[in-house]
Amino acid sequence: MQKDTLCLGLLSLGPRSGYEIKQMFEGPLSDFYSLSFGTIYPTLNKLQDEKYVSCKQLSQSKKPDKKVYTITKKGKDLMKDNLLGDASAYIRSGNFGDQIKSEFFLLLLFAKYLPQETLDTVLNERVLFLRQKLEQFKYDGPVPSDLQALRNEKSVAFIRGLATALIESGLNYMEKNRGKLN
Amino acid sequence: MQKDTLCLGLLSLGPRSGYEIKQMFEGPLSDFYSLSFGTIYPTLNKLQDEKYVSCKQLSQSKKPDKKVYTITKKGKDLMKDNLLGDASAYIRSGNFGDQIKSEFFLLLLFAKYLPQETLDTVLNERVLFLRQKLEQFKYDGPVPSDLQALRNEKSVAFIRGLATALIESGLNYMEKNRGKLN
DNA sequence: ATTATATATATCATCCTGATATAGATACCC
DNA sequence: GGGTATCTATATCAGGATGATATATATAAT
Repeated sequence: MQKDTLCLGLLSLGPRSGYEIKQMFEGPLSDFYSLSFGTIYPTLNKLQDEKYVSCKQLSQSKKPDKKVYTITKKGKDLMKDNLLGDASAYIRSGNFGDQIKSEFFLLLLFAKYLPQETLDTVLNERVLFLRQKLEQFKYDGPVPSDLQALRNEKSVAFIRGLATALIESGLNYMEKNRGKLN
Repeated sequence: MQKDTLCLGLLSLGPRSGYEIKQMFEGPLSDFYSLSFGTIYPTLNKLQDEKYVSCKQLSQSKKPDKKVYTITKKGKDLMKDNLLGDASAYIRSGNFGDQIKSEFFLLLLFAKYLPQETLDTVLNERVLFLRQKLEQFKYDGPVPSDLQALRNEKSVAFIRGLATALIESGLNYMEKNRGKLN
């Protein structure tokens, strides 16, 4: 999916600044996709130039000004068109996997070259990390208003449930089988 | 993990060509990490210049020549040093997650903008893909000789078991809950 | 004879990331 | 008060990885 479509998609959930879009990638979307500031800001400027989004400078008390972008009708049309094209391309491509770069699995792969103590720490930290993730995906309390729209999506409920199931089975496996690494 | 260390690590399993390293990333490692030709070939040349690997030109019948790289003592030392440094960096970084870019999850996220039929196809293809993956991870028969070393690693048994558990729980969840997307 | 496919190496433009710069504002501490 | 650290916020850019492309040999298919 191209960055334009992705940014438009996130703005379709409600007006946001570039910084807030980045926060979504660092937070609730971090396990699925990410874009850097160096991509987000130029993309928003381009989308604004081409009238796919409008921009309001917003003064805030206690914080610097921010530029809040709102998706336009033209932007929504482009987004829907592009999403349809992306879905078709995904289907046609025959490549249904995700692009993953996992430092953790590489360290596991070469575990025999690591001191037992180091490997133990790596595994312990990973387990703690996954337990935290699990809490986050299960958490059902109030969220910041700009994330509420995300939370309300039907698809997000499905995704959170899936993530929960995956993490639980992963943790379960690791607890029962980490002895195999020794 | 830097590309040098990763290539050395793969060569530590046995001599290989750049093309064969790429095949590992396309095959058994595809769910964990990947490097492109544009990274692999220059890396191997650099490692050879600095005597971390040696290179033999190999004539093959029925195939073009290939350059088979073998890790040297110096290379193994560097690899072990770097792996230790990478593990320490991983622990110190506080970032224990993986870097993921998932077209599938983005399409799910924006599912409400897709026709039901398109979404169905996306999900069906993903399920078929995961079933194939599952077969691959479970498969215990003979493998090409250059992949046997990988298969023999203790850590690989652990990783394959983990991948199997994850995929099974993911498939199970999707079968039971895909109605939630409608 | 031509097209397609697989093996094999190499290079390069394009694009993205990670780092850095800048800046306003708050908060803590001595 | 002054120093430092942190958070919010936007922007830019060097460096590096990817995806595409080029080249070449050999087999298989049409």
